Amino acid sequence: MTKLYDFIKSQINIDESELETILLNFNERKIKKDRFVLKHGHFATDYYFIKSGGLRINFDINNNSKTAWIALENEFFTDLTSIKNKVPSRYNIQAIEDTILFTIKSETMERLYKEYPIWQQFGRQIWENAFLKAIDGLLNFQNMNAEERYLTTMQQTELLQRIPLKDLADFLGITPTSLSRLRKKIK
Amino acid sequence: MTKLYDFIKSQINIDESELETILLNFNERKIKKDRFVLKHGHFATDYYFIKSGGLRINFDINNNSKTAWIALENEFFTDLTSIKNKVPSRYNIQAIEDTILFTIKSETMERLYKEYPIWQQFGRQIWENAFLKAIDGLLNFQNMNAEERYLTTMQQTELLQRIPLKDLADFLGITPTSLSRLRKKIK
DNA sequence: TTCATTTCTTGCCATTTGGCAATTCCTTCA
DNA sequence: TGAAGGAATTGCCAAATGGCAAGAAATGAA
Repeated sequence: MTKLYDFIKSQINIDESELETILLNFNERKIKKDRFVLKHGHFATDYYFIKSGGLRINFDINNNSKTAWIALENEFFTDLTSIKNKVPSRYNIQAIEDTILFTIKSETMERLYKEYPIWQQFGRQIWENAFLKAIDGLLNFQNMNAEERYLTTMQQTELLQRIPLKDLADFLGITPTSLSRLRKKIK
Repeated sequence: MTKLYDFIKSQINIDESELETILLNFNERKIKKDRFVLKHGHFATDYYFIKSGGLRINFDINNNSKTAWIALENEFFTDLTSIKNKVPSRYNIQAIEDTILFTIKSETMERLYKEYPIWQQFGRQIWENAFLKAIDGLLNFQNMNAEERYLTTMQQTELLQRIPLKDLADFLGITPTSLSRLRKKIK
């Protein structure tokens, strides 16, 4: 769990012993490429920390499934809406390659939040950061065209270069056809 | 401060006395329509709770100012990037009408977070909710065209109907010209 | 109320993005 | 290793959105 350990340490100043105790509440889960972590219509029950690999978060909209988001190595992820509002998830969450997660039940998270104020701080910071990332994405959509969004996204992480172009197209909010033309034009 | 009081109560289960103490750290600030709350290039120092009125968050991009977001009555708002990273703000924040804020210094927030675990929980929930809202906006951009975004936005709050169309256009990520045509077509 | 300024609308045309179908290219798995 | 199915590209054309400029409408200050 070194990766998770380091990640938490990078976010908060926590006692070694407390951290050890908290880590005991995580479980490792391995997912083969293309297998589902969560299926649309089911209830999200866990938070995931991605040790390696990545997740594709797909969104069902008028009969087809679009990639809404990609979560990668060293990130926390879950369907927070499903957990908070106890509603079935709108998402299909799927491994984009062989992936290792550290998972923790949402009730356990809640308990740890109460038990360890520093963990509550950790939670706050995680969501603050998630918010900033989402706003960044939003501003990109508001102020850039597809080509600019593509170039910006490409810079951000090399893993994005490994996902199928059709998923990337969804992520960018354009059709695979358009993305293909974009790439041709740029090259 | 009834509004703020009620808002906090709606988010967390807090002792009356603690809440009273916490509220003492907020200050009331009145802003006339069109006056600035924060100017681009300055450092954000406060969190705002909007008692009445609303804020336009503008973003300077290649020499003109675009409305990135609108924050309304009963919402918390600040430039979190500026506060967290201690960098000058990229935003101009301006009152869209006569507005009353309850403000609190970011250092005070930090102190209260540490002092009152329940307040840390409040902070976490605020940002969880902000995240969910941002993601919702993001999905709209990914999966809807301008017309659909317009219709969706119009449903959400009647106050949005009170902002100038050019700001609304920015918010929707289109030009005022296009918005005007959209509206004509729909009517 | 009037004038000046800003916002909004509209016409004309350009650019961006999409839809569909045919073809090619890759994967994968038997 | 080769056949099958999905992914990516491309051509042709359509729809959505933008740019610019002119005029109409709304707003605000004196």
